[in-house]
Amino acid sequence: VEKRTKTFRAGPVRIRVTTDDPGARPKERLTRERIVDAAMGLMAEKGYDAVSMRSLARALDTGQASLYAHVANREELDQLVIDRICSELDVPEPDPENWAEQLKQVLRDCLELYRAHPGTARAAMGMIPTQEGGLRIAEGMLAVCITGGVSPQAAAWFCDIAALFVCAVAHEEQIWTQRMADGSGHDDLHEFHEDVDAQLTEAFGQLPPHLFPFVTSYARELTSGDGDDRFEFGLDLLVSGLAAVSERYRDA
Amino acid sequence: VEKRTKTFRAGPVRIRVTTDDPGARPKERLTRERIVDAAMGLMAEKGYDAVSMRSLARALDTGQASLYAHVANREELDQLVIDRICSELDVPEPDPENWAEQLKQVLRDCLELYRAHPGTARAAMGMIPTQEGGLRIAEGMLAVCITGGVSPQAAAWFCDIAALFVCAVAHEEQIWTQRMADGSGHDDLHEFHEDVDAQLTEAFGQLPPHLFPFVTSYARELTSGDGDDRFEFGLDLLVSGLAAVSERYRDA
DNA sequence: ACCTGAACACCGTTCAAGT
DNA sequence: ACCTGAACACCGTTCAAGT
Repeated sequence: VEKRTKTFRAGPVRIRVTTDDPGARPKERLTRERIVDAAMGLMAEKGYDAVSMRSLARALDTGQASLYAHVANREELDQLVIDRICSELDVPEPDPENWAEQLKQVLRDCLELYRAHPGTARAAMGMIPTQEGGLRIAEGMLAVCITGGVSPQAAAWFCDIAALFVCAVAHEEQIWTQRMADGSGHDDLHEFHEDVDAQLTEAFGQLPPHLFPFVTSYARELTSGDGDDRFEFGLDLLVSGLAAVSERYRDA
Repeated sequence: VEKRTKTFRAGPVRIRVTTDDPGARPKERLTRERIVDAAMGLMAEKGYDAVSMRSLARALDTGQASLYAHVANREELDQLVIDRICSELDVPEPDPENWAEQLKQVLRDCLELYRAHPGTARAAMGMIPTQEGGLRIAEGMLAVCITGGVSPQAAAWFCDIAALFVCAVAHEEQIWTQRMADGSGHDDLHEFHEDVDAQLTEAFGQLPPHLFPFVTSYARELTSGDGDDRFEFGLDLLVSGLAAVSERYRDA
């Protein structure tokens, strides 16, 4: 049986009442785990902007100040969330014959992860992976590159850029999802994008051709492809680029 | 001679006083131009976070609501700022023999632009260039690619990814600058980064080697290089990648 | 037509006080 | 040791009212 104490106030006077409330289960203690769980729940439901120290406290039925006993600040909270989702990703056993495809697959899995947890990409932007989850992925990608014969310096810098790329793509996608959610009437991201692309193609086509000869001529190419087509192009670009430049950075 | 009217209030009572104030020059009318100027000034001085509709109104000596007569919202303000800095960039006359180097130079110039206007990279993140300034750059890059022989579809998608890359690099740099400004004691970004890199190398080196064999072995590579080294690597990677994949997207 | 004050519904963070 | 209410110093946006 839990005791529940309520304090009322009237001017300088405080009235304190303690009630036995047998229906109320004792509140679960706050932990980092529970805080991160709640943050991910809120993000998944209503996007990054719906998560604040206040909304989080509300969701956990506590005061906002209580959160600060477990996380230093908003930035640390974001780090914990990112680390959590990173730990969900499986890194492959390196196969030297197949490094390029393995690399692509890890990056595809990363994008899936961001997609599975809407709002997280925004939190990950500009974050350096120093937590265990992020390091595991870096370790996996480095292993695939280096056992595949890529020069260490190229491999190291590649991991950075590739992570940036995936995060940025996921972020843009989540911006579009958000934009669709508030306004637009659509409820399917694919359809919505096709609509916007059609309008963009139209708009580009109507620019003055003497000022924008290439944009007007290639309006279709500029707007073509859904997120996956563009992402696959990016993977192809990055991995082919890595193969091409690797040796130039062998002793940098 | 300007008339200045002041309203005082005491409960439901309003007292209005009009004074002739010959010292006061008539307030300049608010325009989009002036608003964008002020926003860029604030960003340059104190970073992206220092710019709010309120601080902006304060800087322009007006009320925050007045801004909304000229810009729809915060998002439009950011777009105007980005468009302004884009218009500062010179795009080259395409030289088909030299497309790869020309492309790199445009991207270097973009980074310089973001650097010259601290805080802007953050505003540009996740923005689709539909304004004139951004379109001019897209046009220039498309022209260099296509006259250089790159397939149109590869060229179009490349512009997207390259812009993303530059913006992300600039954004990360500005995060570090900010982080240095509030705390850390340093006042030179180079020195500060060297310090952080030294600590990171140390930290990576001390991870359990059986869990992180590659990260521990290549700790130096992971943290080596300043912003410019890494950026040049990225340019090399992207442009070499484009040369490699271009033909695969000739009829996509 | 343009500008303004005041309000509305929010932020992140701190701190003295409580249990 | 952990939790809480209340406060501090902010946000973006709207709107009736003023000139």
